[in-house]
Amino acid sequence: MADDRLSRVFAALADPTRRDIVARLSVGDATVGQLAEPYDVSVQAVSKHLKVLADAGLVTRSRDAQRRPCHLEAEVFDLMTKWIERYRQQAEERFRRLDAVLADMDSQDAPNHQQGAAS
Amino acid sequence: MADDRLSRVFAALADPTRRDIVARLSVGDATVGQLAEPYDVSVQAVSKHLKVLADAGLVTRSRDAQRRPCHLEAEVFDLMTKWIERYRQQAEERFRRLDAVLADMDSQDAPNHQQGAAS
DNA sequence: AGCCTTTTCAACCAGATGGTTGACAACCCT
DNA sequence: AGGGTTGTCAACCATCTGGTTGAAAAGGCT
Repeated sequence: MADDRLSRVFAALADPTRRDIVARLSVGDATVGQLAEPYDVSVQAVSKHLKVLADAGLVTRSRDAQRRPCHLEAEVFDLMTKWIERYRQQAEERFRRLDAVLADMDSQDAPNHQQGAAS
Repeated sequence: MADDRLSRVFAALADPTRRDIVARLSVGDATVGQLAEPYDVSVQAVSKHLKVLADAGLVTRSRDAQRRPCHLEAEVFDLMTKWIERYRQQAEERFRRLDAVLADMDSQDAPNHQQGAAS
């Protein structure tokens, strides 16, 4: 489903376990085993979570003997932040305009009525 | 699954159709029918999408006769932004420290400026 | 009242998701 | 070479998801 980048990033972070993994990786790299240790699920399940995070580009894995250290790729956050900020600002801009309209109506409810721009 | 607030918000935005709905609502309120019009799916499907967005707190619906105008609640974005910024900054802080360590090592075993640390 | 519009509810279906267990690949250490 | 560690692959299962269709609720218009 929805295999574009942004969708994968949001979907990856929709799971609390995966968000917790991201939180822990923000402190420092860790292996699959280390990441799995605190959770009450199998190592395989955590391995799957890491695949989801990797497919979303949030995590990269390198190699150290049998171990696969996981590393957080923080730049991907920008993708989300940009999307969020874009529409938040658009919404705020709209509120600003609405406020202006209300203020305008308020200031001239007595004089004459008109529609459209001018001034 | 994962019914906490943040999970619902991320999950809601993991769908491209729902992100598009949010984008359009950032321009102005709209009814279910208006929102459904551009998409190639049934009105019922869009109604479901709006329920998901509403459950996540991203959208509120009021009443206007049979119509249910939908309104974007932009404050919820803050929840995501806070989470994202927290771990992005933590990761960046870590890089800063790593840079400091590398610089320190560099200055200790190579007093003259040579990049590409050895040994 | 009767009809049309707008939206939701209910049942259903195919495919994704998160979990499990078992096997095995890859790699270290004697 | 053999045994322990670390991680992934494969098959399976229950549940969630996004879509469908059909029916019905809620309300306006003649």
